[in-house]
Amino acid sequence: MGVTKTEFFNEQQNRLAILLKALAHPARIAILQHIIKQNACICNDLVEELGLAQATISQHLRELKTIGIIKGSIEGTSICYCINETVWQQAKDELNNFFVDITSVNRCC
Amino acid sequence: MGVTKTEFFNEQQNRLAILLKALAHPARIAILQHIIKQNACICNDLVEELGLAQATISQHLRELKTIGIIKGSIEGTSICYCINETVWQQAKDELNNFFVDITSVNRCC
DNA sequence: TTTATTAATCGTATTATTGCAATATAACAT
DNA sequence: ATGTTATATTGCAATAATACGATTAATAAA
Repeated sequence: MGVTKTEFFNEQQNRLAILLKALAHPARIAILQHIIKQNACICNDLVEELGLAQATISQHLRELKTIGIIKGSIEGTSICYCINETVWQQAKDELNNFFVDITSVNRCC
Repeated sequence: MGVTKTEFFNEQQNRLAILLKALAHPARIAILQHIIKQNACICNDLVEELGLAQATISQHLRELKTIGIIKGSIEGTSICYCINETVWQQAKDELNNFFVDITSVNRCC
């Protein structure tokens, strides 16, 4: 039904899924990579860089803002976006915890 | 329009987005965690464990199989699923590459 | 004040995803 | 052969996501 049954899963699973979903789009990956490369950037840079419409870029920025991985500060008429290092580190840790070492255990295939 | 403009992005970005999207659901995270914990499992285990319908679990398993992160081997009437360690390691590496260290750079916020 | 610039939001069309009942398939058991 | 068990697939309904034009809001520049 397009609607995830979050009540069937624990908090960690739901939290991780939300994080992954927020990152799971090439435009949002490109946005994050561009911000990291340039240290910061404004919406219009991304419109030119990625070739998507301004409304679309703005929507992707909002999704990244929602999970807190980026933050923006007003700078004249534009808004300067940069990485929220705390959340970035948390995301990194959470993913590392998920990707535990699975070598040397018995399996069927 | 519900359709991602993959041609706007590079291969690495699209590949990473596909990986993240495949993982971006609490049921699929739970499935992977269960497989890791038990070393392997069959579909019916997951149906009981997660509480979702058999058709739904089967669908999630297929998505994980599509990106290759799990593989199944026929074992009588059931199919034994386990982690594909090679792909798991690749996913881990790809995510680690993305989550580069971003500390100590200038930013606007 | 008027105009330009920049970004957010709204509305809408289109496609994707989620979930499940029903059915199909395939191997084993009797 | 027939029934049982386990999984995959199909078809469908409901919701979510993607993209963009149009509009709005807010600041800067003239």
